[in-house]
Amino acid sequence: MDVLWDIDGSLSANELRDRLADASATPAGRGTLATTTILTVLSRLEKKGFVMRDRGSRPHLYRATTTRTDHTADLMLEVLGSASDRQAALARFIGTVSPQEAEALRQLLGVGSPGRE
Amino acid sequence: MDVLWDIDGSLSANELRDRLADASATPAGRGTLATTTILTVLSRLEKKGFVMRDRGSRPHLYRATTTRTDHTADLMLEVLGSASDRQAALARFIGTVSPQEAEALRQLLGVGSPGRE
DNA sequence: ATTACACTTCTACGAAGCGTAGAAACAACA
DNA sequence: TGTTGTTTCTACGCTTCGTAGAAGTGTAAT
Repeated sequence: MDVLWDIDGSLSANELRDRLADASATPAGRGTLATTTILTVLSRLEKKGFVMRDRGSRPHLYRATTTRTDHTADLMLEVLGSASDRQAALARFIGTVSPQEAEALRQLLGVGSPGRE
Repeated sequence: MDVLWDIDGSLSANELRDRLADASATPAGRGTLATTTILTVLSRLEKKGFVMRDRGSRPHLYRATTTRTDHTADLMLEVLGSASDRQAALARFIGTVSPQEAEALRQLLGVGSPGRE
């Protein structure tokens, strides 16, 4: 569902529909979704704050409120927040990621204050 | 729902019911749940692999398959797995945790191979 | 202004999952 | 064998998701 939001800027329901059609064309092409379907989903996502819409332009323009990456990070944070012992959970977590990733983390943390980007 | 699994060993449906009664007594005491309710939930959790049950003993004994901590870590992993760019998501993530936690992570990673516990 | 058409909102339906629990099946002990 | 504790089956209401038709609304061309 959100798989759509990896794209960048804002686009209209129809543009989105087309992109989706493209995307799902390669695998099993589940027959283009109706535009209204897109709109409905978009509205629901908007209600949940995952999407912002510009009601100004004629075909309303939709845009993800966060990048997928940010969203992922947010989600992880949220999950972590539900832990009884954050520290322990974190420990477990980093104990599970691949060595390469651990290395990457080490570097990220080494830098000190990891700014934006 | 899983809030129950922070306890340790295995226990029967009724024991669990009682513990829950206790737990929710303090706040708003939503009136003890029926034993069957517990059983149902337990079964569903078992089906999803979150719980193991010992059918041998008379009152079946239930036990969480993972600790809450592990579960949290698993969840985070899962979320991370859904990222388009794991590395980026990780970066964002560690950029968001509190400084203390970052420090903790640094130490964990410094140690090298974080064994069990 | 009128009309046609694109776009949006409203409403809806089926599937799935959750919380809850009653009724019935079952097992074990007295 | 009856009684009681346990477990399974079945079910109902609620919410979310995926999907979309029907109807409303705004815009633009005529």
